[in-house]
Amino acid sequence: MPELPEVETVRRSLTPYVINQTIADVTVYLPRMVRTHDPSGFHAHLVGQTINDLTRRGKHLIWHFPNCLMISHLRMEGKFFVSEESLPKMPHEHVRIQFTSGRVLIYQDVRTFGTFDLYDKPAELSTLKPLKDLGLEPFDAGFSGAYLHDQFNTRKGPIKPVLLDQTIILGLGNIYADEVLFCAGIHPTRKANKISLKRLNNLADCAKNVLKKAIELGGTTIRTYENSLGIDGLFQNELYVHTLENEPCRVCQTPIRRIKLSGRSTYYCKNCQH
DNA sequence: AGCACTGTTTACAT
DNA sequence: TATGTAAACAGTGC
Repeated sequence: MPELPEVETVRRSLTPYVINQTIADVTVYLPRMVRTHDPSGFHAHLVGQTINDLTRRGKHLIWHFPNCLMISHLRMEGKFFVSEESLPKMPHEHVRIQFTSGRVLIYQDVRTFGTFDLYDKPAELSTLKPLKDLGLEPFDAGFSGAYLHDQFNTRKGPIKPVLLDQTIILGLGNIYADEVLFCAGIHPTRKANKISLKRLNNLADCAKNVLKKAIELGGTTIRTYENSLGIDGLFQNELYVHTLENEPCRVCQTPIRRIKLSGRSTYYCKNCQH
């Protein structure tokens, strides 16, 4: 369930349950999910460590320990789940962290794309491999229409796939890219490097506003997805185009269209977006 | 049954 | 370089 608002929702909901918890045991059922260590090395580094903080960069969760960092990514369908008592292994459970308090943190992932990385504490977070090539989040200082104008300079193709490029804008995925483009009135196939600074200023504002609203509503729940604690987000009620093929546009009643761009379904209103 | 589709990212080809 | 495609995988729906 991972675009920036969903990951932020996971971070916020998990935080009170994991901060100051000390790890008693770690079980990795699917070793390839841990990319930096084998299961015994992962276990050895984490047991006895206390979680000091849980932060986020883009769609990555960053778990802070006294002696190391764990960076996890939910990819398509990763979910964390907290239990106050030990449970039998759950379907699609791949990692379990047992705390000394008796509390348990379980990672479930039907498609098994999620990842865990463990690193020694660096001087700069941005030097770590999963984070080093990432662009600016819409909430970062420096994110602006001018920044986008500069970054889009070499991008001759449709803007939609460019919005998904995490080395430029950090945190947008397929849902919010469509919604941000609708908000900005920009057609998804418009060439990125041909969009005026004025329109990119508007796009930058839309990115901030759409993500802010989505975070406030606990993210988007569509299809079978739900957030970490089993509670649905509410932003699906605020969608204007994504998943709404053939539905009348909420603004002008024109049926919403769906096309494919770089292999991803892309929804837009041909009347509102140019 | 078989294919298309899925909130992501990566390697690889052109 | 930039961009498109396939792949990692499992499940759902038509």
